[in-house]
Formats: sequence, structure tokens, C-alpha cells
Amino acid sequence: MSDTRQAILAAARSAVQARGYNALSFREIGKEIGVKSASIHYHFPTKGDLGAELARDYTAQGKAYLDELSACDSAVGCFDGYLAIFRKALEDDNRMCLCGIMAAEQHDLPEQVRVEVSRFTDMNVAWLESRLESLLPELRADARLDRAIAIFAAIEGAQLVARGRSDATMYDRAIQSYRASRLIPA
Amino acid sequence: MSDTRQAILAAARSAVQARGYNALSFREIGKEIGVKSASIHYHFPTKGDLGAELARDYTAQGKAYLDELSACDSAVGCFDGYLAIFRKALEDDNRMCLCGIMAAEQHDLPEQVRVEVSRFTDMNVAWLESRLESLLPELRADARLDRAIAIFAAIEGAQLVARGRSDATMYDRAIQSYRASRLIPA
DNA sequence: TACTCCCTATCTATCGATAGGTAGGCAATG
DNA sequence: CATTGCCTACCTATCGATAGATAGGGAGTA
Repeated sequence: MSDTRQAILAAARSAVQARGYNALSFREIGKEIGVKSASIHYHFPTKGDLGAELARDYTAQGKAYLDELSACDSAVGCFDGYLAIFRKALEDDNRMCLCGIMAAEQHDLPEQVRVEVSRFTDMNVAWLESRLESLLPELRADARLDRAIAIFAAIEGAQLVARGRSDATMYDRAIQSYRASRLIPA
Repeated sequence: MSDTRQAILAAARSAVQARGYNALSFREIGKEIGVKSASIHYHFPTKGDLGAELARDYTAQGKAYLDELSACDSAVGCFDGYLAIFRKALEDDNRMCLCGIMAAEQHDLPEQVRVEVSRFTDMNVAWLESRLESLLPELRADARLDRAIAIFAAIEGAQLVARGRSDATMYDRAIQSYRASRLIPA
């Protein structure tokens, strides 16, 4: 794949994580990587195409990271790694999960982007569910799925609220409480 | 206060809850309530002024509702009422908490709007904290504050994720799990 | 009463900036 | 000589904001 295409995706991801899909601008991206906005249209005919590929790549790379994480020895340690990703985004100039911020913009997303955002959620919930299998064997399957949804939602929420205050320690405090109350295995 | 001013605020709130601060447009609001965009500038000189007043009113009305709720007999029932507000927004055409969606847009908000969004969070956390006082007397004050932050964040997150899927039952499933794991008193 | 003055609330018209998107050309590569 | 990749130059639409005009209403005054 061409360097330019990769540069577009990288700059676009960074921009969306910082300011959302709506604030994503072909001209801004072009300025950042040193090409004209028309050239970006060559690689991604429409903004929806770019947004969809962005979310697709994000999910794929997230999945790759989580698959690695699954191999770690401690089951609880898995969650440490998971929680760290979301914390990292905040540390990186108060950014958010790409799909979290896009979920807030749901109403303005082209359909093709919307489905990719859904896939990201599905991927995360499925991974969490599989992690819970060994940790909470006493839960019935449907309760385990609900728990996976709850954990994902709670983490996204902690990130959202912490971002709203530009204070990553609010994320830490929420997570600590999630673990103290055993929503998240500790 | 004039009818027009009230109509502007109502239409703007509805628009922001549906599509966010960035998507808020003077022309759209004007079209909806039957005045020109210039007339809206008469009542709110800048977009930031409108956004700030929007958040200020939202917080004030939320606080009034919560103060009523505090008087209810059952402590756990208080939380039912609290959870219901956030669910209502989803039922209302997949809308979000005004300050939740604005938190996602933090980076683009004028400073005057940002501080109002923070005040909303503070107000909610303070209310939750006071509710927890009687329910979890065994918690130390700082742990109780953390718990209040966690509950608020978890609820905002459940709303965000459910909205991203346009599926309010995802909110219900997350909340059910929050209560099953005792993050939220049940 | 009638006239003056100002305030309120709205209008039309326009500004510069920026958005996504398109047409057509030019240079390099194979 | 066709394809790839980028360019210049442009279009239409929309944004927040401003200027200037106007209609109506109240308060003060001759």
C-alpha cells in the first residue's frame, strides 16, 4: 500500500480521535501530510470511504493487540492490558477511542461508517466475554454477555468523562471503583 | 423571558442532544422555530453564548429534578429515577445526555461551554455521592467520591454505547450488570 | 393630543472561511 | 502508450457573524 495512503490513514485517525468524524477535513489532513485535498479523494473517493476504512483498520489492529493479550498468563493481567489501551488514548493529548467518539456522532455518520463502529463494539464485547469465561464460570452465558457489554460501556464512559474534564486521573478513579465493586475482575 | 428565546433554547437543546454542539446551526434552529439566523444572534451574540446557556439551563433543570428525587422514600428507588432520565434520552429518538455528547466534543468547545459541561459533571457526582452516604456508610469519603464518579461514568458509557448501536436495550443490559455486580446499589 | 426618541425584535443582504467533491492536466513508471 | 498518483483550479453548499434597515411600542414632553 502506498506511503501516502498510510499517511492519510494515520493523520485521519489522529484527527478523529482528537476531534471526531465531523471535524475530519480533507484539507486539514492534506496540509498535515503534504498533499492537496484532491489527492486524498484519489485514495478515498468520499469521506465515508475514509471513515469506514479508518474504523475497519482500527478494529483489526485492536483485535491483533487483544489476541496477543489473550496469551498472557494471568487472567486478571489481561484486563490490566485492556484498561491500559484506553488510558493511553487519554494520555495522548486527551484523545478518545475512535469508535467511542464516533458513537457520539452516530446521527451524522454515513451508513458504511456506522456498521464499522458496530463491528468494533462487537469485537470488544466478544473478547471480553471470552475472558470472563474462565474468570466467572458461575455466570450463565447471557449474564456473561451482559457483563461484557457492561464492562465495555463502563470503560468507554470513564474515558468520555475523563476527557470531558481533561483529567486522566478521573479515568483511574472510575476504573479503581469498577474493580473495587467487582464489575471488572481484580 | 421572551418566547423566541425559549424556543431557541428548546430547539437548540434538542439538536445538540441529537447531533452534538458542532452540528448546531443558527440557520437550522431559525428554520425550525420560524425566525432568521440573524435574530438568534440578537438573543445569543455568539454560538458559544448559546452553548453555554444551554448547558447552564440543562444543569439547573437536572438539579431541580434530582432534588425532587432525593425526597423519595426508598434510597434504591432514587437510583431508579436517576437511571430513568438517561434511558429517556435514548427513547427520545436516540438522543444523548447534552453534556455527555459535549464531552466527546471537548476539543472544539469554546472555553465558556467547557466550564458548564464540567459543572454538570460536578453536580451529578455530588448528588450521587450524597445518595451513597446512607447506602454505603462503610466507605471512606474518598472511596465514596470515586464510586460516585464511577457510577456517573458507567451510566454515560452505557448511554453512549447503546446510542452507537441505536439499541436502548443495550443500556438496560449494562445497567442490569452494574447492579448485579453492585457497582450501582440494587 | 401629538410629536420625539429610544429600545426591542426582527428582517434582508452580505462577508470571509471552510466544507466535500469534481474535471482535467501533467509527469513518472512500467 | 496506459496506468498511477498527484496537481491546479474550480464548484456548490453551508457555516458563524455583521451591517443596515424597519416596524412597533413605550416613555417623556411640548
